[in-house]
Amino acid sequence: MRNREVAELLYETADIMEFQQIEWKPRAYRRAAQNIENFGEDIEKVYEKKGKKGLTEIPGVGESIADHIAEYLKTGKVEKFEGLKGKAPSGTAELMEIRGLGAKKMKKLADKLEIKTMLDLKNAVKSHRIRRLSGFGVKSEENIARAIENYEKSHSRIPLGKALPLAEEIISGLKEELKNGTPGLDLSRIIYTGSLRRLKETIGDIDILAEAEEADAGKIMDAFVSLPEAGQVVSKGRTRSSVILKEGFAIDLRVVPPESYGAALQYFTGSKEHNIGLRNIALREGYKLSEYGLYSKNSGERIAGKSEEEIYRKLGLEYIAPELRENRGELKAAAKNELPELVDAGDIRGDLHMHTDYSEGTESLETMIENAEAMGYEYIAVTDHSRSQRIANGMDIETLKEQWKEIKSLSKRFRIKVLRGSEVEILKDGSLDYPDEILKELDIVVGAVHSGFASSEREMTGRIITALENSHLDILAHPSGRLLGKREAYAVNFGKVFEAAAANKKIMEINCQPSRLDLNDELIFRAKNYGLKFCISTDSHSVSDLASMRYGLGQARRSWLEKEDIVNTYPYSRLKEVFKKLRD
DNA sequence: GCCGTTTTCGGCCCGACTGTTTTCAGTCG
Repeated sequence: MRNREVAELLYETADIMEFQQIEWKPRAYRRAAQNIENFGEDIEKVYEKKGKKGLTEIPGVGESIADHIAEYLKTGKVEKFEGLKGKAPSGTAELMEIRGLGAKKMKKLADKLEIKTMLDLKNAVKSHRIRRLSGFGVKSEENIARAIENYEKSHSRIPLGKALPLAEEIISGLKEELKNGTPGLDLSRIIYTGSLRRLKETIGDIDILAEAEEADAGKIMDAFVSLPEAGQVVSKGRTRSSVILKEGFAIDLRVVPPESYGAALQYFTGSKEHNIGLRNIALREGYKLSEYGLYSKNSGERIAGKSEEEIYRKLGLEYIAPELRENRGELKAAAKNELPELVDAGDIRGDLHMHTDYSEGTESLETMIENAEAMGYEYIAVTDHSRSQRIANGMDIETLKEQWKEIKSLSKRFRIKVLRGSEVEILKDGSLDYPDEILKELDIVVGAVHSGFASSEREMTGRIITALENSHLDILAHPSGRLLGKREAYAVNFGKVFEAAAANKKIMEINCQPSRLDLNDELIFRAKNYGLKFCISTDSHSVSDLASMRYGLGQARRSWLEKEDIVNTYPYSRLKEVFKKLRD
């Protein structure tokens, strides 16, 4: 999949064009890049199959950009871009990442101080050459110095599993602070927005929105900048403040009056592309939409703004859940009342992948069962590692049989159904890590790859397909093997894997571990097109992990999945039909 | 450079914050 690579090239080209003060083109290039990044199919395959015409079917890609992409896919470079590169400093793309530096300032720094790279910029700061430049001052120079520091500390994104608890902590701290001293403030209307509310797998920075009358806004801002977690205060105003947390993450807080709360929530939740689409619809309908409300274009009269629901309704659209707001067709679907009925936390009836201290989990079988039952689940599958996973204390056949005995005896004391499962290693040749007579005794076999990540695409694809053709395997666990920010997905042909899975009626796992989220939203979307069903599983190694169901659920919702697509929303009686070997 | 039940040409989201150029440009989201 080279979408990310092609998008990166277009982003970089946009930066260079912007540096040259070229108008509009950078916007067009960025839009194309964004859409390619979010495009479900492999752009290289699209080009192979349908040629240039296939490329121009991607929104934002026209004749000219399609030609450039084709040239890039064929030759590895674009002649025109090579020429452009010479017209901007070599470090332009990286330097534009520095907060507060845009094209205009960059140009001045390059022209007057010959700053071409991050190192040049650092040196210029150190020798105080920037403060002497017209248009800059001591403060600008200091801000650039800090921005460089922040860039180097945390330009990588925050995983959802870290950002979400962090935002919840900040918000509850804020509420605690405000509870005393500001009566009349509606504390339920402090909420995280942005990519976090859309539950993207990683978050750039955390955005928080609060509702307050003007008189109370100052108090919220004061409470915010004095939170114990806050490190450096980047800016503080009446409606917006920005701090950098001690651990390096940026958090923005905005305060809006009640009549604008819905409009602001909509606006700051984004995505940017969704909002642009929505604003265009508003314009077409004779309205003007901003973060303050929906207004009539002619009279300027306010039409809506208190709630998001109201805004979407007035624009003739169904309410669009935050996870869908990526401009991937949700606006058109909403106009036709064809949005999916997204799977919801309340639909989940069980968890089909977890570990105990029989292998690498930290809790006993009994504790896991107890806690799963307390969560209201109808069933769980206990899936400790198979024997070849020595590093994870994989179980030999005897230990596995002991576990079955314990499950049987514990089952008498609990209401919840406990299924005998195993996370079985898919070996190098595609065979499974227990003999057939053991596999057929298991209620659920979760197959997984934990070795040989460097295999060729052909080898890995063959290995996984062989496993999918094995009648004993039920679920393919973390199908891509990626670890967020650490390890790329292994080389595998997902088209072929999904095809084989569909032919053999296998279930694709959506693994909830924050470092995995695997399948990711794009692959889920693709897999669904093959008619596949999914399970959302926590792969818990401890009791607290059981709560990470929400991260996988978020990815499922981002991929438009409905209850019906996900087998662990089925009642036990129906689950039995899916996993035929299940007995009572 | 892209796009079109307003348009094949003429638009392209728009308002807050910061710092500096003492009235506004640049940047961000």
